[in-house]
Amino acid sequence: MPRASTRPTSRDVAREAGVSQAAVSLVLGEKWRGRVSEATAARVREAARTLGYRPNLAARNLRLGRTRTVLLVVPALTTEFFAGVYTGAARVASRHGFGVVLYPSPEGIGPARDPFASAQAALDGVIASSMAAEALTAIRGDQLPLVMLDSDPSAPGATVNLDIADGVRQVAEHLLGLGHRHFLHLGADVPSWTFEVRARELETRLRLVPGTSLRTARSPISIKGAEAAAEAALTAGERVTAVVCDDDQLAAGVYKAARRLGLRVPSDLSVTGMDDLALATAIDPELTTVRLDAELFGERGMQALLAVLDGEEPSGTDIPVHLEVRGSTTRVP
Amino acid sequence: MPRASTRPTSRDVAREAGVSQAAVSLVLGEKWRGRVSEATAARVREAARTLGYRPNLAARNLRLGRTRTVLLVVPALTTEFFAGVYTGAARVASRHGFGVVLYPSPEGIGPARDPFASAQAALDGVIASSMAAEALTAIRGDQLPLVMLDSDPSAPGATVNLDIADGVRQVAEHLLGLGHRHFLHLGADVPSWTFEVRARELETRLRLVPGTSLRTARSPISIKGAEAAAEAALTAGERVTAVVCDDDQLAAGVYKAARRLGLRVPSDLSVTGMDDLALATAIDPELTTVRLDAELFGERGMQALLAVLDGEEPSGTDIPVHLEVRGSTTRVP
DNA sequence: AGGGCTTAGTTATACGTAACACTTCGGTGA
DNA sequence: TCACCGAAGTGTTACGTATAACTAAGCCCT
Repeated sequence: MPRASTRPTSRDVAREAGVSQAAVSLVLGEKWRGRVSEATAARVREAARTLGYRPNLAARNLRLGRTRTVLLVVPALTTEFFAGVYTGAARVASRHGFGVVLYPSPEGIGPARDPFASAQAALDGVIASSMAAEALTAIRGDQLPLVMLDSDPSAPGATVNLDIADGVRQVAEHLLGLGHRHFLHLGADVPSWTFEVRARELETRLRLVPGTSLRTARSPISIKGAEAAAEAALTAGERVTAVVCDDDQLAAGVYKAARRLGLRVPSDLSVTGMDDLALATAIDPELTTVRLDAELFGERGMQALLAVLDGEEPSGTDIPVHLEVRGSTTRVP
Repeated sequence: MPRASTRPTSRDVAREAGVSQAAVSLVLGEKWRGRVSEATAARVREAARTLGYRPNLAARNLRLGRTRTVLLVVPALTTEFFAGVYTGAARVASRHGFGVVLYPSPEGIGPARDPFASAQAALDGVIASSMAAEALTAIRGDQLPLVMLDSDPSAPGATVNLDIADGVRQVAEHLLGLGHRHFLHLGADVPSWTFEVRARELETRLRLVPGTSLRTARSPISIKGAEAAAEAALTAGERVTAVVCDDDQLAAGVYKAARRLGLRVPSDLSVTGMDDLALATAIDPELTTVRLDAELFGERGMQALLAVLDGEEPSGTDIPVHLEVRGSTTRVP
């Protein structure tokens, strides 16, 4: 069979430089200290340059049994939050000679239970962010080193989490401090640990204060969906003075519902979000929300995975978050 | 040397099933019609299942000389536009047994000129979206099949484009029809073909109408940046009645600047965007903008790349776009 | 009866790299 | 003088897969 590709191989470089293929491998792999003379090394590098040689990664991966590539699985790319996670993860990975492949787990494309079919690259490990349980088990079935972000820490494997519960605590105390007692929680319509935490923590915090009420509505994570859900929830039932949203996009939907209902934010209705997306400062008034440091999150996730790959035990501290108080919350009238 | 990985290989499956490794490869590769009996095939599949066999992709890629993986290079992930592009591309790829690896070309991570160092996977081809010229030449240097999205069609290689010029034409005619004559163009501060087209087309269209004026300001693509640039541009110089923005995020910044300056949108100032992000309907009033079909864009890009990989000549039609007229534009007073 | 065809496999090999084991050679201390 | 050593390489092999080339049996047809 003739050579499939026309790309030069290390053997071509060897022939050009008048050395053996092994020497080329040594020189280009930076393993040549005391094994190859400086002059020969220079000749090899020169030959590689003139031929435009690039090592065949499939061959290298096969030989080494590892790829220095990890997969970052994210639920979607519809907000810049995961862009930040990727950026942080890629920065750390790059420092350690690793590459990051991004797999946005889609609805409707292929079997979502099998990221590996889609991201054909051979992988050394996986970081899965905010994934549902069934996706995680599919990944674990593959026995790849795995770090989970924003997921139930009681699950097997390493996890790295934002301190979401503390963020919700800050929101609750902020609103309680402004005199609010009657709350609507607009939650995400997605079965995910990270959203369960929000609901649980908010409930817990409000229960500590006598005379508070809490209703709950659920919505798909989109502005339009949140608008409908919020409109329904705000018209039905007793009056609320504050809406706590699981996500900034949901809060943007609440703004629109409020406008439709003739409620003014914040004088009639205080609203809070979570994430601190660009959206949060685009809308008027600017949104009081919990800022999550997505890049730091990605960095920590990658550090944890690299630790696992080195056989270490990753240390699991939660990443602090903090409330950005802006114009969407005010003292209850 | 002992086996590096403990994962079962096709040889392990062969031993378990009592056949040769070749038979395993034939059966699992669905190439066994008339070469292996149904009974043996069933035995092989059973053995693979019990051992949890998954083929080593590095070995397969090396053997076949191709990876069925393509790289999608996007400039950033800070809007959901590229999520749509990815989704469309991945959908088409999946139908053809290809995987898509996403490379968000970052500022500050590694050498941005070399996506291949970061996405370590071996690749069959590249789709590059809205990339600057120098990045493109770096990719071409690698002699991988390449399709460029939203890029200068006069460059070598295949391109797939949105009909941005027609979108700008629709914006111009819409605003001219509402009586506007004095325009501000808020352009993106990024050297990219796609933004040059906007500027050129707007200028061309307005020049056709006597008595029009056009000023230009530039801003980084962010709400905060656009706010500052728009505020400066709106206070300096003569009065404008319409602001045409290269991007919805810029338009959101214009809203904020207008609010600061006491100008009301749309009664004092009409504003248009481009992309139709979620942001466009989150802000008040909802933004008149050009809707770009990101998913279709991604699909067409992938189709073009697959055509190139099959040795065909991809056909290059522009993808139509259309203006969504909403509340941010009105008749000039 | 035997050549040819079909079925059901097996054997052998190559993909390109990294690294172990080996060789060659000039110097060097005892 | 000679065994030994380090420097500077080379020869060879293995990673796991897919497939071309081969084999061996069974059957049909003339």
